[in-house]
Amino acid sequence: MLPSFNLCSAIDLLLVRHAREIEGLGPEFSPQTRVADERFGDFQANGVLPHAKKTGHSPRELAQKLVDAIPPSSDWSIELAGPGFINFTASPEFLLSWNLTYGNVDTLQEASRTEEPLTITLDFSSPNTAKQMHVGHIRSTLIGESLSRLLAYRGHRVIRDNHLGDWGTQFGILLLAIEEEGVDLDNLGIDPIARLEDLYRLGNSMVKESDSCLARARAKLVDLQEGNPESLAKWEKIRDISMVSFENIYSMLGVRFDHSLGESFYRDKVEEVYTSLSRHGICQEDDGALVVFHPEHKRFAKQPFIIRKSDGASNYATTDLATLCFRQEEWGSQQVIYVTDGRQRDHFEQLFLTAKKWFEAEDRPLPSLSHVWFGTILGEDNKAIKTRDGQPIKLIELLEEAIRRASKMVRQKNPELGDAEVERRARVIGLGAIRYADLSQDRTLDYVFAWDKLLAMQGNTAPYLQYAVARIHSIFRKLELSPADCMSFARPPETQAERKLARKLTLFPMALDQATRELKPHFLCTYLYELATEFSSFYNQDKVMVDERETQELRILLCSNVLATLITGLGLLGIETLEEM
RNA sequence: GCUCCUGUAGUUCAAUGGAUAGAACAUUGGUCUCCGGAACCGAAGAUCUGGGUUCGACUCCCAGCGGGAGCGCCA
Repeated sequence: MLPSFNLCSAIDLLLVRHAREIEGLGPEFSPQTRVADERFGDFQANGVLPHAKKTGHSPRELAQKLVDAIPPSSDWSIELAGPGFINFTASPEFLLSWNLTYGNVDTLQEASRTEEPLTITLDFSSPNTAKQMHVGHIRSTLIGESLSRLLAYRGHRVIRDNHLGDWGTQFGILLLAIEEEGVDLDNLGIDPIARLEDLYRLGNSMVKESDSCLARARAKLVDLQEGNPESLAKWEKIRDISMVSFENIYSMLGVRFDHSLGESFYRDKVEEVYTSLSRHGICQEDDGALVVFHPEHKRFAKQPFIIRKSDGASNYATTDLATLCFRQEEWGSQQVIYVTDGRQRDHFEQLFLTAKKWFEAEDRPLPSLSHVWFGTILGEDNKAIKTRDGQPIKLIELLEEAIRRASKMVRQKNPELGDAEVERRARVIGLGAIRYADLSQDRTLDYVFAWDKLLAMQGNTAPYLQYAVARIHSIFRKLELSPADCMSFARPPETQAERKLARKLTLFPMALDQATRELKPHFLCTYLYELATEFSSFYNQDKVMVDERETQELRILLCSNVLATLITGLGLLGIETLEEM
């Protein structure tokens, strides 16, 4: 029989099955199997302790009964420890068998597929047109891309939608500045997007200084939203210019979207939101605006969700409702995931509450809604890096600096390399470093922007993982073998390094599960780093190229599996690898 | 004022209520007859404070202190 892919779930099932017949455990028992500290075994089940407490049994006795009920197997040794932990240690033969079964990129993916694929829309990146992307946009883009890859890898139908901010107040401000300066949008100079941003900044300061300018900017927005052809033509040009600069960054980062339906796409769908919500009595007029209150909520009973401003214009609450409706109706989305800054948590909570009532009233299936929020990138002053004042770091500059630094290192270590190859490797290494730096920490934490942190290339970084990959490739080159070659003579792991590495490889499914379940890529990062560390230790302790065939085949198998796992895992983070670096 | 997030080595980060809190950087001592030193092995160093719940708390609850965010027409 083939070993199970996810050993944690397999042990859990085994325990549940045998607990049924045991008095004091029964069908309610939850084993709580998890990866164990290596000192105690490979997996541990803690569930007996709390369960025994509830049913008034002795935890150790109960755990002993459970252990006794499990028929002995050559796969695991099972022992009771401490107050009632059950520890499982895999046999070397079992570790070998698992590694022979789930080694390459294809078997890993096949085994990782969910049995219940969903249609999931991911809403991420979502920059505002007319502004350049700055470091503040990096998180949504990278986290969203990684989650898209993760969910698609598990077999879900993923729809990536870049919900551009292309219809908001900033256009009123921008159009005002364009008019005031008499700017020709067809002749913006060599860096059109930067020019637009300057204009925006100018408009912004005008609006701040004078109420009449503010009124004019608002009028311009209403004008645009009502479809004035002249305004629309300008708006389209601005949008096109912006898209070119966005695409440049996306292609660098290997980010792609299935759709880029910005807020403007929903401009003729907002009317229906007003009428429908009004018809169902979900919204009400208040101070001239159309708002939604949630009386059952301690805060949103008084804090309104404004869906139409008093000047008649829509806002992002309106478009978000219309967008959700569209995603459900047109794309059949069963889940929608929004990847945005944590400061928007109130907005999304209100959006979800409103959507629930609205969809119920319309008798329409409500997709499950998740707000995947992340912490703010802070400046030196511990305040959010902002576009409006000061000098935010442009995203393109950050990416180019990363490549520049990587390029220096590559050249230093490989003086004989041509420029094109240096550049190719530098992109993989530099951009990988940035990605890993961002994705490897819990997304909900804020962090202070620091070049050296985002661009670190030693220690727990992408280049360290890429280095492990390159070393393995190097071994295969020397052996004149392919990682895909069958290693049927491999013996079971014996040395400590072999065993630890073989074990670590079996933990990939759990890391994947956790990252997908919590929509947090850093769990995958942690696992991959630990795997690479185990590999490096192994590499230093046990030589792969040895005379004894069985030993060499095992070690080649381990190398091959580490390679497949690292390439797969890094790929899910959006990080590429190299055969030589 | 109300609500939410947050506080772990010098620094940056980990740790689904489980056993002796893991790493990286920096500091420091080793490893080069080595399949790539962007490496490996070792040392030192931490849970804001005070209560509580629990067999067991970085984790849950309460209070305090510190940091940050959101709270009516920005997104």
